[in-house]
Amino acid sequence: MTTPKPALAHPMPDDIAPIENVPLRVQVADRLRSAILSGRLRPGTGLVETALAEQMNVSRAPIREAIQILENDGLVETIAYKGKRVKPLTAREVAETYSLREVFEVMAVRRIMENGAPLDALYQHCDEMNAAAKADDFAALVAADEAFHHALIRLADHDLLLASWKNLYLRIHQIMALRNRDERNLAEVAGNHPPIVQALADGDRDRAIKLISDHTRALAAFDPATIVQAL
Amino acid sequence: MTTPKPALAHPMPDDIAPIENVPLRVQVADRLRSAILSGRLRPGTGLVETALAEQMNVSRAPIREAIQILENDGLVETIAYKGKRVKPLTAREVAETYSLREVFEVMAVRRIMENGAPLDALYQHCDEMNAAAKADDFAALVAADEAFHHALIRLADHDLLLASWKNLYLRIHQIMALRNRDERNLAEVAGNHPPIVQALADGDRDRAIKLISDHTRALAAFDPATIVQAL
DNA sequence: CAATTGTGGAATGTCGACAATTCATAGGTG
DNA sequence: CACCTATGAATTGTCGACATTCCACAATTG
Repeated sequence: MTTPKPALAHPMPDDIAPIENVPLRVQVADRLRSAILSGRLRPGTGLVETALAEQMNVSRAPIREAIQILENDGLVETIAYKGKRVKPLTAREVAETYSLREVFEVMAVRRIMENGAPLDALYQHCDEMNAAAKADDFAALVAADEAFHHALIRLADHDLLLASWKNLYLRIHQIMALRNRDERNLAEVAGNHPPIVQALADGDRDRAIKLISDHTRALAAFDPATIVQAL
Repeated sequence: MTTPKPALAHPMPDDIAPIENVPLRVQVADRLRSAILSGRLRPGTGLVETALAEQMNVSRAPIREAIQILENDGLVETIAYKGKRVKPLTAREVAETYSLREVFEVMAVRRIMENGAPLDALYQHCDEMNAAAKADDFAALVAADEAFHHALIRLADHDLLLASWKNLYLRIHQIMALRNRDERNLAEVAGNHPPIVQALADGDRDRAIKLISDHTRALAAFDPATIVQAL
């Protein structure tokens, strides 16, 4: 049973990946999502099926289904027979998004403390953040920060939590894109994370929870007017 | 400004409600959802578009969109070019659903303690539960229980939490339908709730959190084989 | 002139037909 | 006999056309 599936006489080289067949609706959804998350498509923008179909050279069916996918992501809303638009972002929604994220991350910390997951990935992302801060590379810092939190949630070993967190994080991407470039000190952001890992390593549950809680709350601190103006 | 919109010469009687225009996809989605949540469509059942279209006398377009809606609800999954089916329910998913629900309800309790929401609705639903237990009416008890928890989440005044909880509760409906009829003592279930309200009224945060936490955990206690067998 | 009623455009909603893909199965080939 | 290859049925993916609905604004009516 060393070869569960009998190999071909002349196996394909590994680096020739199979051509993945991506349905049009997914391609369309990806492009639209990326446009929304990057802020190019701002909240309130109307999404007209016929216009998008013509622009992207596909029929309306995949456009409709793509928009429905984005609706599931919570990025688009539909008003029957009237139109679809990028969901407006109110200050309240932004606050709710961050507060729910806080609850998710606290839950992850609790579970990590219970199941004793290895923390290697967290240390690694901390290093990446430090390097980015040193290089004054804002984009790299943001990426490493997301990787850190993503890893934290993954370590909780809870698929439903992970899916919910990912969905929530879509909106956070959007919010960050619409927000004025953060004035925060890069080194400070990077420095916030190692204590969390340390508390986890120490098995100090309450401290870990307090740190992750404070940290996510700090991320939510911003001027709501920035978002409102984006409508 | 007593009449913001000028009234008609002869205003319509109140009991003539506007005719709601429900798109076919929504009707289809509602019917399928209800079938899934009631357990008539069991996990793993294949959903073939052409068959459903013929059966419901509509074209495939609304069927496809309805299925996508259910996918958003997390009740259906799609495998490209292969088919769609009612999402299988693993014991792990059931456990994750309940544990996430616990986190949501604890979050709600925390927020209620902070914003001092009125607890009238909760008292009322407790009464309903007691009445149902006395009448040995299982369905009424389940309905009142859901109403209690729904009210609890609503009092938290957090739209995103409410939406997430509702979505999660869909799966709980499905699980309860697949589960063997509960052997639990009706009076015991009803009796679990008033202490929670009391702790909220007393402003005793930790006790309220512990009670809601224990309560939702108790609801999750069941024989996983019941679900697995349902696949 | 105010309120109601008609009308046209724009958008979504629905349909039936065709294309593309997958899997299973039967048949070929060394 | 083991492995490849072709065929076909079943299913989803995509398309273009038509139907329905809504909104805004003009036309009408008292």
